[in-house]
Amino acid sequence: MNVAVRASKRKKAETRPDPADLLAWYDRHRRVLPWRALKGQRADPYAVWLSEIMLQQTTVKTVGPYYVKFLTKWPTVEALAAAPLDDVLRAWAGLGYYARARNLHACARAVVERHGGIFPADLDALRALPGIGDYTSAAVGSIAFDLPAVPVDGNVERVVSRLFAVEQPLPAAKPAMKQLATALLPPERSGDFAQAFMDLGATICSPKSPACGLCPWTEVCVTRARGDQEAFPRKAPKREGKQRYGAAFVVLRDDGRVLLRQRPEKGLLAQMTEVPGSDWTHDFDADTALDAAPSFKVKVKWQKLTGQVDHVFTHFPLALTVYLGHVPRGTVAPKGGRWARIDGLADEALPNVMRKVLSHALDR
DNA sequence: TATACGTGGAT
DNA sequence: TATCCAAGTAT
Repeated sequence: MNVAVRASKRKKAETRPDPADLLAWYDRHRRVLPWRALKGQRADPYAVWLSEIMLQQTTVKTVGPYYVKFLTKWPTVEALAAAPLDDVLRAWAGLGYYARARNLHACARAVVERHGGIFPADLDALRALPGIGDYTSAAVGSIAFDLPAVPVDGNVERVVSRLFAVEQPLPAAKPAMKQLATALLPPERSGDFAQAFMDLGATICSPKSPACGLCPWTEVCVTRARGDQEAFPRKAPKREGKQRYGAAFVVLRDDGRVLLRQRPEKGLLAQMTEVPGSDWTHDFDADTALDAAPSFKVKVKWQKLTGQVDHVFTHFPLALTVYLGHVPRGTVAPKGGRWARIDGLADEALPNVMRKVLSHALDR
C-alpha cells in the first residue's frame, strides 16, 4: 500500500467534534447506573422518566436509594398514579425540590388519563406533561425512544461552552448552547449520544480540573488548545439570599407524640409536614418569638433550647430558634395540627430542615 | 428575563 | 470556611 492510500484511510484531521468519537468513547467508558439499560438493551420509559425527574439538580449518588425505593414501591406508572399524593410526598421527603414530587404524581396520572398508561414517544406530548420541561422531554425522548433530541443539562452546557469557547454567559447562552449541542447529533443512537454527552461532562469535562487528556474531543476543543477551559462556561453573577430567622416549636405530649401540621399548598416546602413555627423573616425579633407559639387549653412552659438550627435553601440561609414544650396526655391539638408518634417520624413527609429541628429538640 | 424552589457533597 | 454546583421547571 502506497503512502497516498494510507493517508486516505487515516482519520482526517478534524476541526469540529465528531459524534462518532464520543460514541466510541461511551462504548468503552459508559457508567453503570441503576436506571440505565444494559448495553444494547432497551430502557423502560417509566424508569427513564422517574430517574430524570429525580436527577434534576440532584446528584447521582443522592438519587440512587430514592430511585430504588420508588421503583420497588411503584413498579409501573399505573401504580404510581394510583397512589395517594401524600404517600409520594412521604417517600420523596429529604430529596428536595418538592414541586417535583407533586408534578411526578400529576404526571403519572396524566400519562394514565391522556395516554392510556403509556409514555408518548413524542417530544411535544412529553413536554406537555407536568414537571417535564425542555431538558426532560429531550432526555426521555432520546433515551427511551431514540427520538432525535439532545437533552442540554449542566454537563452538556459545560462541554459545549468549552468546545466552542462560548463567551456569552449562562443562563442567557442556553439557546445558543442547545443549538451547538443539537448540531452535533448523529443520525443514529440518539439515546446513547445523550447519555454519552452527560457522562463526558460528569466524568471527564468536570467543573474543576477536567481530565482533558482522556477526552475524545480534546483535539478539537477550542479552550483546551488555549488552556483556559476551566473558565467556562461563563456565568452571570448571582446574588446571594439574605439571612432569615424564625422560631420553631416542638411540643411533646406525654404519650410520646409530637405536634405536626401541614405547610400551605403553595410556596416553599408546599404541602410538606412541619412543626408549628413563626414566619421566616429578615428582622425576626426573639422577644416576640413566643407570639407564634401554638396555644392549648393548658399553659405551656416553653424551654428555649441552646443553639439554633441552621439551614441553607437555594435562595436564602435560615436560622431557627427552637422551643420545647410539654403538654399532658389527652391534650387536644390546635386547629390544623395533629399528634404524630415520635417513633413514626421517619415515615412523615418532613423536609430536612424540619428533621434538623426535631433532632435538635429530641436527640438530647 | 428573573426568581422561587432543597439538599448534600466536593474542593 | 466559603463557594460551587448537581441529568431543571414553573411562573
